[in-house]
Amino acid sequence: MASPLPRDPIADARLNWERHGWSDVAAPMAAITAIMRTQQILLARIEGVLKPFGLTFARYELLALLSFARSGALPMNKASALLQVHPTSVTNAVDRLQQAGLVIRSPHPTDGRTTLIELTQEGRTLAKRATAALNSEVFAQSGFADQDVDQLIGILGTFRRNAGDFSE
Amino acid sequence: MASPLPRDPIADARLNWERHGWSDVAAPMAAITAIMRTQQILLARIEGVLKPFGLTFARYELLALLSFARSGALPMNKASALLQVHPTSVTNAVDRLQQAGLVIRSPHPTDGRTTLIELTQEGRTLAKRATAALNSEVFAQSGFADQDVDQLIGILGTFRRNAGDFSE
DNA sequence: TCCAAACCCTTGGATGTCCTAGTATATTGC
DNA sequence: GCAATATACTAGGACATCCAAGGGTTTGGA
Repeated sequence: MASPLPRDPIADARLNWERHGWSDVAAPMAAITAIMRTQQILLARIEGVLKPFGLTFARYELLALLSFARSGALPMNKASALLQVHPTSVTNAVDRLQQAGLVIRSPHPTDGRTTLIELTQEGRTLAKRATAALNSEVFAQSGFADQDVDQLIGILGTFRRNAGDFSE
Repeated sequence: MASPLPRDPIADARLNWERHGWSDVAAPMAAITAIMRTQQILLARIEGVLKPFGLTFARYELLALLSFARSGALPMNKASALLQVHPTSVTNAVDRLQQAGLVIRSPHPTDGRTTLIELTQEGRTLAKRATAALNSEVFAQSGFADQDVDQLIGILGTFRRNAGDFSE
């Protein structure tokens, strides 16, 4: 770990924005930059916990998604939509998960274009163990106060809806 | 743009967590997942605005950092620390910025190990124009209410301090 | 003084993301 | 019924990030 900086670099950036006459957008700039940095910190923690399982966050997300599908299988385009990532990213993740024996590709029964991703028994077991690890080592010690968690869910939920993630 | 999903996938994930008996960590899981997704949305917007300038976010951040240094130059290790990215990422960004004529590498006057990154006149001009574009097209229309911006800055600032980003 | 440890940057490799293009299959419209 | 359009997945390329390792430079203690 790098040693802490003496000053908050984002607060400094905000001051620079204000000094240059961009005070009207200095606060949103700081908030957005803070989101970028927070994501980076959280991702590093998550990947650290998943590494012993031979998983990355991208692969874990797919595994977890499949484990919640009653049938344990999903079309690739559905997975792409739910995970909100590009189809090629799903192809990439499935390639590696399949190579590790955690999922298998199978043809869709009625649509010849579609490929189903199916969890193997091994994949299901690993998903369970990885989730337990994330729950205890990341989510249970998130570093956010309970009330802040609620604030974040509300603020970011509104943002995502306005950004067109979902309509509900 | 993908069409909006009928339901919020993160809210669904939270329900799945609760159904599986992980209610105690369902909320932090949702908050962290929302941060990951929000970062993805914001990064896409930023990269979209920067693309016409031939810049990526990583390169822009470095350019902006240099433009705020009075001398217009910084040691690479300093840039790495302030941007909170791995030294190799800075090497990569500098390679490309240098190739584009926006920065130049110069030897440190007293420490032979250190390389200074220096903004060219062209680089300084481009940084100004790119910042103006980000200010008007992203930060001024962030999609966050003013009070939410303040909430985010506070919550994420506390988180980053606790995570060891800075000590102040 | 001198050598080992610390530090700085770069190279090479692995992973993930996106974009563009291409192939195959479905669906739609005339 | 057949051509045009839409949809699903994959291949190849550009970028960014990290880690591990290597070569050059400085520093500090014996």
